[in-house]
Amino acid sequence: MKLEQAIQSTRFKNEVHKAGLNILYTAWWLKTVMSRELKEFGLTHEQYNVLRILKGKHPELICVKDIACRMIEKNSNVPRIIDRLEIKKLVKRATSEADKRETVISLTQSGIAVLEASTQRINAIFDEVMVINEEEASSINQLLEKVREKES
Amino acid sequence: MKLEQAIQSTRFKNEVHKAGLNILYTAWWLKTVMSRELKEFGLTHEQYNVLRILKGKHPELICVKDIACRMIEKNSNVPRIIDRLEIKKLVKRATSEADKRETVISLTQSGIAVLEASTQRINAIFDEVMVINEEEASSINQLLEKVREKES
DNA sequence: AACAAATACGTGTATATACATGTATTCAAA
DNA sequence: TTTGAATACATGTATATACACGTATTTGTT
Repeated sequence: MKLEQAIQSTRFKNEVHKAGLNILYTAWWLKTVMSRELKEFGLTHEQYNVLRILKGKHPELICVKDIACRMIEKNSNVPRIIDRLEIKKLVKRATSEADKRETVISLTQSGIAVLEASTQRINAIFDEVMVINEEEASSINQLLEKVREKES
Repeated sequence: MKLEQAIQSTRFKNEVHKAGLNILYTAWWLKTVMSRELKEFGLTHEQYNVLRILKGKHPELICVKDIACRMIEKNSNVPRIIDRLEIKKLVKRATSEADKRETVISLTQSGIAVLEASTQRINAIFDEVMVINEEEASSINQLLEKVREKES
């Protein structure tokens, strides 16, 4: 769907302004698609993200701050997301021996199973809805990295 | 900043998968930049969005559902966002005469003033941080609309 | 060794997101 | 005309976002 239809507006200051809105809208759209699939696994978007990060290092242990700095949305309240995952017995908390300030997190067997099933589903839905080829994706990656060049 | 540094990961399934994450990360980055500026005006990202939509129709009245369908994030709880704006006396609520189910919203003088000042700031920060030219922005717009082609 | 600063995490608050439900009003079919 | 469905909005709940602050631990400086 064209952005104009999606947000019922045709008045954009210029193409750059429109690109900003397009990025925000596309991200919302993508999150919505993913969340709908993850719901079947009882996971939210952010809970899934934390599980993925844990998997990346598994069976190595990883502490809360290392999870936080890998999150897509940097202001995520990781301790609270881990609270939910712990209740569902998908992860385990332990105090680090090396540095008692750190809480190290590990995946449970159940966590591994849920992650594997949901990842399969997420990969499938990505292939299904993102109808672009590798070159187009590559262009997007280059352009978005240029957008963020100025850092903040 | 490269996505790899931003989320400390180098393992992407393919360019399409990476593009998905890049879109999500760039949207977060853009929202963060905007929110930081809006904070000086006591506004959140979504409150600003509602004010902009009201301005687009001003001095015409607009009802809650028409605001909702123009929002970038479609699941926004518009009545609640309007609650906050009403407390700050930036908007006014009234029941529609034509259809008493509808609540029509209008900007106050104070709302108009805050919106104008904040819009100036937002436009300036857009120009400042989004260092791409019109052609590059146009490419992004085309590519993102292709990404969303499949609808859902 | 003692103490100040930094770090890591948990917790609290306000707002937003996502979704379900309740209530009043309008519309449409019998 | 009456009644059931649809619509518009408000409200409630769980989770997330954004940010501030408190506590425990570690580090660095004197």
